[in-house]
Amino acid sequence: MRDKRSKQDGDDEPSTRPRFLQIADKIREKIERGDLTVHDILPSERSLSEQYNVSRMTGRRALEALETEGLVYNADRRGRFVSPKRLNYNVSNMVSFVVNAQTNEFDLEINVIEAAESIADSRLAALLEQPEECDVVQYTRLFHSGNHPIFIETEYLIAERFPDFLDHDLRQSTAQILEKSYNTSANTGDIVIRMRGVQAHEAQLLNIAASHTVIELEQVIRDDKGTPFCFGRQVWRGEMAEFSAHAIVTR
Amino acid sequence: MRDKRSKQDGDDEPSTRPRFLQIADKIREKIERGDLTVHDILPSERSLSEQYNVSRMTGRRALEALETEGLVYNADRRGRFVSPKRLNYNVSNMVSFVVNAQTNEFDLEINVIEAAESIADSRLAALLEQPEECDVVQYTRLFHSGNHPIFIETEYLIAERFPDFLDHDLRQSTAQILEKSYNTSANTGDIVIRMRGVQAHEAQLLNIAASHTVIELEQVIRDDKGTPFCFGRQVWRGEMAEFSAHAIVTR
DNA sequence: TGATTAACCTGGTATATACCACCTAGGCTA
DNA sequence: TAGCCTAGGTGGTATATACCAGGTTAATCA
Repeated sequence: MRDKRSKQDGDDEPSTRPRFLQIADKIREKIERGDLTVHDILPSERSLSEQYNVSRMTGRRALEALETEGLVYNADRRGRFVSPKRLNYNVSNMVSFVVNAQTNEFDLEINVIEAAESIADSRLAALLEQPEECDVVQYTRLFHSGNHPIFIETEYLIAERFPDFLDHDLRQSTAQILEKSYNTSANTGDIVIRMRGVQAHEAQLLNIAASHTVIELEQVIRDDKGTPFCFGRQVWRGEMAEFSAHAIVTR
Repeated sequence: MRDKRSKQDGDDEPSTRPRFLQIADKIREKIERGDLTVHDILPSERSLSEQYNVSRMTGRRALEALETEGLVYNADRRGRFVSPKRLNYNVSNMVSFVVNAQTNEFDLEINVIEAAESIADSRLAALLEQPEECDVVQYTRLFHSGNHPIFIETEYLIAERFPDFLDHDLRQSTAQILEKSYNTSANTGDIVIRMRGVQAHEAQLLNIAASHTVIELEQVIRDDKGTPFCFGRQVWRGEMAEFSAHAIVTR
């Protein structure tokens, strides 16, 4: 298609920087300048390869680079689009996250993926400070904003303490349910945040490629007596997550 | 090299799962079983392609998938190796992080990349609650464990408050310097954690590919009067990071 | 009008090839 | 012995090609 570029054809300055990153840079600039804005469609792999006179695989790598950066998302076989802004999650404010998000510029929608009673495995039982194989209520929900998935949350509650919990409508803040119907509210939490590879079923729900990366947030939530009553795990699209906290140094 | 696989050749159950992920799965199992342990070398792209009778690009994709997962790291042109365990960073414990890490199983080493006096830009000045263009002391350090880079930290201190700061040896906990020489210690911090694309110079220091992803942690550190005196930014290899916090719900 | 279909678009996977830059180890030379 | 150098290994980039699977859309048919 085109001859091998050699050093002397004075087109670019950093001829060391790979071609696919140069192309990614140009697209990134367009996004930062505002030529392309949130949810706008990007050029396809094939059109990029024509435009820059490279092979499709090179155009693809440029787009993939922007994708792993999080600037761009990919709706399976429809094209690639500019990602929306991040959502800020304040870890000191667990209770009212859904309420906050709904009253702010984001309006979060919730899909209930699964809701069932089950039995705690040993790790879960230990975290909840319960005997092994105790009954738990578990539900998984997908949080999204206008069809754009943001994170998956799975929560486990001690069944005994929250009878008939699953009769409630789970498309709302569960903190509100707990407070109104069971007079229980979160007081402290132990939180862990890490980055890890996505699992196949998560990738499907979050609409990302199976070889991508997510942010996992796990928390044990305690009441005002310090007794744990909930374990939660959130799996975020990395580019949609931003966690803030106010730390007080312990000595 | 090999004929196109069709549905009827009963070799695998999930013939839908891409070949490169199947290969990645097998390697992942080896790591989880312990056949391969920390810092062991993995098969090369070329040897994988022979072993599984696929093209080099397919073997490569398998290894790259494990790399973005964080299970595997890549030492430029030497090969791919099994990643070490994560380091846990307790955000409520900022002061003594270096001390902690050095006394635990990890022994962290520090390289000073840069140390200089400079002038705060508007964002930094605002974060430090100082007038614009105030003098700051800034230094960048690379934290690693036995040649394995873990994170980069850049800190900015108000110069006026910490005279001759750069005369100290920066290959130690700066919290200790601040406490011993300036009678200042961290009391609270405002922290933000996010995942983002790595920048070229960071990628070089962290020894990762330019199209990868990192965890960024930014914090404004305040003394016991609530006055900010330090702004810090850490850029972590995602697979090496794990952040924990104890949250107290604010209402 | 409403449903079906077909053409065309998108990205997903996979092969085969080529050349480059860099690292390492082993052998050779001074 | 100390240093250099080369051969072979590794990943990095890039092209060209092929076919598949799913989404979109517009033409077609009942």
